[in-house]
Amino acid sequence: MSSGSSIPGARPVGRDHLMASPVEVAPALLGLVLAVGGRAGRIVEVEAYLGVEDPASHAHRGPTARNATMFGTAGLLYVYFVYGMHWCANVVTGPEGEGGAVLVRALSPMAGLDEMRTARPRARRDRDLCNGPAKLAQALGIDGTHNGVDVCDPDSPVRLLDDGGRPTVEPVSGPRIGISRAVDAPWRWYLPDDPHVSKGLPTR
DNA sequence: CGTTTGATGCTCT
DNA sequence: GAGCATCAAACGG
Repeated sequence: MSSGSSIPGARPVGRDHLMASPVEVAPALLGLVLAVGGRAGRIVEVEAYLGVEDPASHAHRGPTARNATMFGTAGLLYVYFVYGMHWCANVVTGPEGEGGAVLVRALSPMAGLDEMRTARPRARRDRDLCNGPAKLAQALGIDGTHNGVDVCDPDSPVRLLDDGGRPTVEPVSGPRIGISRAVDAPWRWYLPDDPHVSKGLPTR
């Protein structure tokens, strides 16, 4: 058996689909699949973060040791550590050097649920496995060792896949969650009827 | 239900 | 020293 996903018909997303700005790419990621080993989920909530021009972005102050991945090639996974205990995962998008990325905020679990439950013993219901950016990282086993991997590479430990599944409803956009600056930019997108969207509330 | 608070450590000022 | 792209438990009604 290969280490490929167990998602029928899934193929890697081409890097050319990630070359536009994060604001354009983010809603287009809804419905795609994020996979780590045998664990996978469909993306139901995302947020766009731009480069230096976005005061809420980690890239706002230019490249540093922490955010260096954001300034790399589209398709790299930017994984960061926050609040002293949580990991969150982004897909780098847009031209290299600009620092744009899309934060994956929630997944609808598709495969490897037993592994996810083991990785997230505090989650009481399956709908709580991946309904938040740090929750899905924990459920899939994503941490700092995955920073900089290429989600377009079939051999990467973290992959972005397209299985042909498409949202049946129009994505809703609104303010990003958990930020203190640029709070009005409506750069969060989610599928309004999906129970796996996070429960975070916009600041303000 | 809703709101509040403690945990915990890295990054940049 | 302040702030953090969060989460879960502990409250109160």
